[in-house]
Amino acid sequence: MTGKRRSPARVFAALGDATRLALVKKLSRGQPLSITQLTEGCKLSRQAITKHLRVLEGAGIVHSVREGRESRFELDPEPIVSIRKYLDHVSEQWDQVLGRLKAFVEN
Amino acid sequence: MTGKRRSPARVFAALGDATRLALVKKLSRGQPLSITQLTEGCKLSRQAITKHLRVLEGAGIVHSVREGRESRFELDPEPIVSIRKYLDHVSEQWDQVLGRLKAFVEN
DNA sequence: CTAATATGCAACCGGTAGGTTGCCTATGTC
DNA sequence: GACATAGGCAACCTACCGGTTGCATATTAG
Repeated sequence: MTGKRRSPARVFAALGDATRLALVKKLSRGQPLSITQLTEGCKLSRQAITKHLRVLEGAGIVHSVREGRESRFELDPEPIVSIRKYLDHVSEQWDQVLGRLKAFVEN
Repeated sequence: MTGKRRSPARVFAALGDATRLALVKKLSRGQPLSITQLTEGCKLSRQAITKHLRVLEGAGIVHSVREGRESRFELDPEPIVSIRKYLDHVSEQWDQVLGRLKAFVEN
């Protein structure tokens, strides 16, 4: 049942936190980073960061690969692309409304 | 201090709930809807829906206009467009990485 | 005026999100 | 082997979220 895992709401919720957005930003550079590397510069404890990473992982935004004694996290862009399309759909519907409104005003 | 109000995290968080996404969907048709209208068909109590609407309003996704005894809610697409751009930026960075990787593999 | 409708306000409740701390394990280094 | 480093696990705490209920207020209908 992966259906629920990556529901749009789940993905949005995962991105709905400044700390997590910062993690995504760091990882969007493409280089896999370890937990301690991701913790550096970020006031919070390593455990807190780990929890945030698990949330991102649960939404499918990120995945980890254990390498020796450290586990590297890497971005997984599919869910992000997915909700982008979701937003596109909403905006599109809205644009159609604007279009109709504009047409109405002009006639 | 409207700066914090519509921070990307705030907007994502507002969309990070199935009920709220459903409300946005209903409102994306363009027609302003009253609270009772938005509650119809939605198991939850009117008060619950009201709270969700206030969250969306806090993120700037929606605004209400009092009209007689009912308050109509309407979609406000700006924050959605804004986070769409945000996601575009992340995807773009990622695409650049893929591009570099592709180039590396091909050479 | 009275009744019905639409909403607001506030208290209350259970669950969980976010964070810390302490300790244990595994891996790498000297 | 001894030590340092990277991470996992679990308990614990506070605050907030999502939801309900009860009651008060404003508007509209008859």
